Amino acid sequence: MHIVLTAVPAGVLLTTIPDASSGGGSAPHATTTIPRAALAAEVARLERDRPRWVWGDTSAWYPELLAAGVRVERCVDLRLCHTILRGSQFTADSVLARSARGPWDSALVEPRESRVRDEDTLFTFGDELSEDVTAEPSNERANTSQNADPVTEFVSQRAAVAGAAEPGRIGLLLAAESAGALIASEMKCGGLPWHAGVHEGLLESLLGPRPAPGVRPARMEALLEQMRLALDQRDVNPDSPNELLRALGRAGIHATSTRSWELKEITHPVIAPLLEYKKLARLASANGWSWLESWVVDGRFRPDYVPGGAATGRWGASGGGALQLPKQIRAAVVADPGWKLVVADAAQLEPRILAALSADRRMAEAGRGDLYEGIVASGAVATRAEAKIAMLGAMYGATTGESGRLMPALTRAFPQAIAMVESAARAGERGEKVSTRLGRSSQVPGQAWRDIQGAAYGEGATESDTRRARGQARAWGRFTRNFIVQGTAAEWALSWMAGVRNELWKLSPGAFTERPHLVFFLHDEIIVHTPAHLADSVVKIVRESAAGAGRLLFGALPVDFPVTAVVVDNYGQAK
DNA sequence: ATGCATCGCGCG
DNA sequence: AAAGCGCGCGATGCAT
Repeated sequence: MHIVLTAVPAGVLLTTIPDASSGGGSAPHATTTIPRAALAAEVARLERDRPRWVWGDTSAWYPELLAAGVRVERCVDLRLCHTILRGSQFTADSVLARSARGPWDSALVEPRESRVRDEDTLFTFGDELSEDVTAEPSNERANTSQNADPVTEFVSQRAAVAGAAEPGRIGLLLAAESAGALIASEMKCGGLPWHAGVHEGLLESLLGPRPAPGVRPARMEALLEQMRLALDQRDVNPDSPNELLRALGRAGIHATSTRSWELKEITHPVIAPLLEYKKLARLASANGWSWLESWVVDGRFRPDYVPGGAATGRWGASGGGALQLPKQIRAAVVADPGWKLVVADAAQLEPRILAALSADRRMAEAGRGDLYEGIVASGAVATRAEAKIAMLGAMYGATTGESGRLMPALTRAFPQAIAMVESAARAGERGEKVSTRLGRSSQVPGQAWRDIQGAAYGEGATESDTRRARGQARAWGRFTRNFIVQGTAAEWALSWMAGVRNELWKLSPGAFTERPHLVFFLHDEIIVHTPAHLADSVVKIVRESAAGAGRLLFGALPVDFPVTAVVVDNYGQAK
């Protein structure tokens, strides 16, 4: 049973739609209207029948339910599902995908419209998108909720899934994406436990005492003095790349940029203090005292997680750089007294995904234990380090350097897996879409991309036109090559996390934040905050759910998805 | 003052 | 000029 929530002037309209409904979107549905203030209690009451809640946007409905202590088991997030169905090759013939852009095509799917500016922009969006974007640059999200009837949209989505090339897979993807939306709201509600005192202690030991606003921390000031001596210049501003480059030049160091990896290659007494300064400057500005004040409230870090935020289906986040927490400060993530953190990550996830996606049995075999050791044992490469670099090259499309050099050997050892990514790359170079295992498809390149390709074959095309077009085509090919792997890994991770969520809920009674619950997710890694006595059970759940996710996506295919899981008091103790 | 692009670097 | 994938954010510096 589905219950659709619609915001109406009188409050909330609840529309019940039975599962058995065979097509026919015109069949009458049972409806009731309640005041908004009564919503949480009504949802809690109806939740006993385990309906699937259908709403336009989880982030608009669910936080108020959670705040009222109401957790729901499952939902359909129409906005996220619409985005998938609209782009998927599996549902390309559906009415939903073929109709004109509407209110469900939210601003979220074209967040980088402003980047559409000049001819060498790679990641512009498809024709129909960019047209509408330029035609109506105002915020479309604002009128979305008013114009769109969720019941109509839900019926349209069900029809699209029913008529899909792979209804089982696309249905699974929609369920996983929606579960992810629930988890994103729940993670924000629960919050990542953050110990301000530990964080301040780390800052103080690395940077020195907290300085007045606008003043350099003592440790950075001392390093700057060393740099002045090494350069024999009084006036050095390491915070401006331009000025720093000029100062280095005056001292005879002719770098092309001030990137750390380039500076590391240079032998000069200024380099060591400079690199250390840059490291500390980064810490101070990105995760220093002001970060702590802005983002940690009542011992919790609560960023906004953005399901489907990346083109590949990975999550994004906004606020506090949630997905970039430097390892330097992870020790400040501390479990509450009597609680533990279970930190779990999927080992070598992306290469395993590639093995499963391509059904490459030899690569699956290599992944019985440590995948990279297995690749060494297969004879393809000599060392574990080489195996890692070679696999990265295969998934990212490296053509040069050590990675590119190892590719032929890898191709000989695992022809089926490599053929899969090569084929995705070729499709991208032709400007075609590619799809993940469950049916999330890549966007097609924008008009600027096509113009450049066209120009390379038109009359009077110069050699530079051709070279540019080829370079651009290959760049898009690297994107689509990686898309199928990264995107399928994201689907696996969603399934994993959804399984973990379901099982955690069964472990103990009580309010959401009194039970073991997910507090962090980072592409292939999760953190569960749990009462200490349940930690071992959580570890078991995390492992079993990983195996379950593998079966869900790939059936009986013999690809392992091992998880490294540790029970710790703080995040710094993991890895 | 405010907006925007660029650099650089954190994460997977 | 060419480029191994996907992100978010802060500082700087130029443009409006």
